[in-house]
Amino acid sequence: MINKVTLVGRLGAEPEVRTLENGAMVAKFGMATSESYRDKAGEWQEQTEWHDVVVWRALAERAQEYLKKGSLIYLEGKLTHRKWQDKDGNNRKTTEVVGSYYRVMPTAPRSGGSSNYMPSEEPAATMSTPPPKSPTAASPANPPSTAAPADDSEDLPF
Amino acid sequence: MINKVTLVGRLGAEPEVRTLENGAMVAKFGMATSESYRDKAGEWQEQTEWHDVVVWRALAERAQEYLKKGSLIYLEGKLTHRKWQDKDGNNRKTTEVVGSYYRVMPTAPRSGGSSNYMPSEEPAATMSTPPPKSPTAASPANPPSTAAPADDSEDLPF
Amino acid sequence: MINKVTLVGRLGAEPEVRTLENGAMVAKFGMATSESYRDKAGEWQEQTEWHDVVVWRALAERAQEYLKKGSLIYLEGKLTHRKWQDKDGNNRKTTEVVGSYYRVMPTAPRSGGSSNYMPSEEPAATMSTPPPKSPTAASPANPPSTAAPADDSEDLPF
Amino acid sequence: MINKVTLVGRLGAEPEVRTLENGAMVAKFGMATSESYRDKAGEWQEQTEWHDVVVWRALAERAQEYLKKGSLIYLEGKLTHRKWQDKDGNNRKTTEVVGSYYRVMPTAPRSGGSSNYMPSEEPAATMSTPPPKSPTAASPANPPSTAAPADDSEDLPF
DNA sequence: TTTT
DNA sequence: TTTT
Repeated sequence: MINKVTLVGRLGAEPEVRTLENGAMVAKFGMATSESYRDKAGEWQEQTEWHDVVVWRALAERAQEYLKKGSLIYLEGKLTHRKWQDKDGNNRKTTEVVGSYYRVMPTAPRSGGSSNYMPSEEPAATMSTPPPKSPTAASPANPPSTAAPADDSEDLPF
Repeated sequence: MINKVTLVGRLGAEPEVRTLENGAMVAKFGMATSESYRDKAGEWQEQTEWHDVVVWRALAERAQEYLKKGSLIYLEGKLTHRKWQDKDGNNRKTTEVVGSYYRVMPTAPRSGGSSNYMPSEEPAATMSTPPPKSPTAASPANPPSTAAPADDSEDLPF
Repeated sequence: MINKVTLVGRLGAEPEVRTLENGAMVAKFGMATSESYRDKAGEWQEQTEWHDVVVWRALAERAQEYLKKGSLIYLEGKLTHRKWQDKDGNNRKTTEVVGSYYRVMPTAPRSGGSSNYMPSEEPAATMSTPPPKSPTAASPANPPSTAAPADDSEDLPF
Repeated sequence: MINKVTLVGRLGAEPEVRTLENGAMVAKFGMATSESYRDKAGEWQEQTEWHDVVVWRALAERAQEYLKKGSLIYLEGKLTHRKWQDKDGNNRKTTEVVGSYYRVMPTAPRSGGSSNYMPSEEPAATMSTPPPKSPTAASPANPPSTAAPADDSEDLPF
């Protein structure tokens, strides 16, 4: 069975990075993908989807270092859903894309000015070793297994 | 920007098909993708994700005809999120994969017995013409534009 | 069955555009994807693959207009192979990626200078109607295609 | 940059497995993907593409064990091209899909008979550690890869 | 919440 | 809620 998500979009804010008690690092960020279409009136409209993304370990470390608000990235991951209850006892559902690979795309800086363009010296982040499945409490958790692809990238001219 | 989901998994039930007032047909179904992994104790565990899938128009018509409970399908689509309020005024969020293409995989029937195996005579369903954007009421809606690829498949021996 | 290729890379030159006798427009271009890796000596090496890409009809028209030498694009297509004989009667094989969708990425211009940055006003090009499979002579022919992949995971709570 | 191929198709024959002098195991096999389309006369035609696939190391070992002639598999990899000269000094080009992940799909056996259905106990094969890029002779060499696609849409309420 |  |  296959469960794969591929996104090319921008971060809405800096990644939120945390280190769990077990030492595992996690980074979360919102990522926007937009598409344009013409409405019935022939006007161009833009539709934006905001995706919650989570990356672990090495990917999280790199996220902290390389991902910024506004960064345009290529991301692969899987679609996960968790159920939980809020303090009022309501059933809630959270959907997250658990990233297994991402790549910063060369961004077009606003002309002039010192580009904060981050040349992807970082030869792409991939998750090869899945984090340990912590069967412990509070864990809405979710695991690995099917494993993934690899690949990567770069940028500059010719 | 790219927003793509690829799943290979099974339907949990028959698709629910409806025809809207404007004549557009919609089909919804839950789709499971599972992956196995070894837990710390070395035991095999299975983790299943249930995805809400929606397909429109021609894809919906074909879903009604070809997709069954238990069908193994390959599906491509995009990830969409809608916000709404329940009757208690709570903010809710729904995530759906809006399918743009799917393909029934040849399924392994339980040995013996007349297989309800549906040989994919159906040369794959693709959505080429996006449904009209109805900006009207009640519409948690969501639109087209970036459009997609097409392709397909078959099964038989060699 | 699924046959899908996804590339993010740069054009090595302007697309070569032609119009066949039947009026169909075709565009061809080479596209490079590079990846970096460390060799045994620990040195960073870059490995570049050059892919022959072909797009038809509306995609070809748009290619002529929007794709330039050096353009960074996201491309989806399918992998096709053709056999033919050169004038010496040798059997030759040509592999091409027949594009069904592409998207120009905002490119990072070399700092300074007037950016030849082509703001993707072009809301993406897709091929909905595949060109007719012309089994005849000289025909670079071919139809459509689709699909994608797997990945993996992580675990803990939040 | 992204270079990703995704195929769902069947093996034309048993994989050819070899072990190189350096101990690395390689498996090669042809994989067919077919698609149906209507020709101008309205007749259904089937177009089959045969892809050369190579997998390394653990993937090769698993190929030897699990992949059979006729196996239906989901495969991810990257597209590579090599140039070489035949004994007549002609320049030749070989294109191969270097697999980084594959998954055997449950196959529909011809009814009756003991199904050679191979229940994917095999929790999928992935290549995390790419084989060393051996720029040397005889080396069908190469590393890993990734990525995927776009799609589209629908609209109305529910 | 990004970006053009 | 599927499936093995």
